[in-house]
Amino acid sequence: MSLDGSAYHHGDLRTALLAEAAAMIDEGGTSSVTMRAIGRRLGVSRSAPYRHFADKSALMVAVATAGFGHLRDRLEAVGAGAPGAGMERLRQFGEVYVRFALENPGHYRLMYGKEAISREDLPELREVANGLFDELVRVVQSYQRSGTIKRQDPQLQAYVAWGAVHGLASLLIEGQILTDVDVDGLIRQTTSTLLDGMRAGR
Amino acid sequence: MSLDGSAYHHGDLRTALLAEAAAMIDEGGTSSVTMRAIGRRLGVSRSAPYRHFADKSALMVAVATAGFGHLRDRLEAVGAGAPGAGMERLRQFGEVYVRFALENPGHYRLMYGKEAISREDLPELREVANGLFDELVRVVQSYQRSGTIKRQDPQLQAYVAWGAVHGLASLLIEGQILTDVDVDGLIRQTTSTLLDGMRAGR
DNA sequence: CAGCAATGTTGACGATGTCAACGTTCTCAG
DNA sequence: CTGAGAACGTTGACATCGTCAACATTGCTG
Repeated sequence: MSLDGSAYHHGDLRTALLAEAAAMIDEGGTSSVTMRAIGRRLGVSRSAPYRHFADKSALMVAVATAGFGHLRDRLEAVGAGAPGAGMERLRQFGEVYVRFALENPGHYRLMYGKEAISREDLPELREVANGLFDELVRVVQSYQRSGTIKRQDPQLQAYVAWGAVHGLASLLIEGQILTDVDVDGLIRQTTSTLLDGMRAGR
Repeated sequence: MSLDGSAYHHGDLRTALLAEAAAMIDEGGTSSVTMRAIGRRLGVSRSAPYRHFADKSALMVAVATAGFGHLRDRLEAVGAGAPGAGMERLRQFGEVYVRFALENPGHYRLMYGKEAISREDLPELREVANGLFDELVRVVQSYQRSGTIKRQDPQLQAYVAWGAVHGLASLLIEGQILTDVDVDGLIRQTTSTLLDGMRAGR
């Protein structure tokens, strides 16, 4: 890699493409993302991206995959740090999840939307996504064993919890929530309500 | 309108366009919707749709608007019928909401997504969407007055409730939930958990 | 330093959104 | 009944997009 003026070779175009694609989704939605526009914004020609990704769909899948990696890191950090006991950790998972979506809306939209990602059979994507969900199911099961939350079908319970945080994240990302709303308070109230609803006993 | 063979004039192309667009979104996502493809499927030329909608965005907005109308009708039917008392009605609102999304995924995606709808300033759309939300806030307030649910900021509480059902609807629509899951049970457990979390008392 | 692999660029094609110009049918005043 | 304008539909044309093929430049390796 050369840092001089003549930049026929970009240096790390692949990484730049991933970042630029995510940034463009953040700014104008997935429909504003164009192979040619990405090249333009990075100062390369229109088909330079094809040296790094087979097609547009492959780029999008790569962005989504990177997003899953980042999210996994964040959630694992919560699991490791574990400053709180009991349901406090479950609450932290939820809050970290929503904050990740708010900070990386472009990634998040690709990760959990059908748009822009054509093929149904993307084993690697499904695998990493299911891995995260299975982890949630395990956490739910452990709380059931300790008697903290109701003993219901753990999978359904996990879906309910995921739905709550995903719904909040989606509404925020899609601009459905009035701008003068206290977002931090809303996140906290969502996790509180959810955990109260899951808690065992009266 | 003529029912004979020569169908130079379609009869009710505008309505057909709205239905076909929604159907195509259901089948292949918003990215599969093409002005030319819609015309093709309806047996008209590529620019016939432009006699009824200024551009593609206008068509999408019209689809979304129609969706809000249908959803409003469904929810009003619940309010009128009112077979249950207490929180039972709130639960019915939630279940009807999710079922609407499942039955009209194309409409729903347009209604609550940023994609395919460009302009931020769509007063009519914002108005009807906010109208539905305001109705939810009013319902929440009435339950607060009767002491059924916790007395917190009604707006936040409404957002929490909306987020829960919207999240479940989104996960289902976007194919994020395994196909062997009992959807009806999941819907019921979501509303139960939500209502338990909102319920007043210890 | 020769040559091959990696990386970029330009040319070209079919598909798309959309405007302009034009054809067909419907409706309604006379 | 009829003829003119409105309503509705069609084709031609252009810029943009995704993408492939052919070609150019650079970097690395023997």
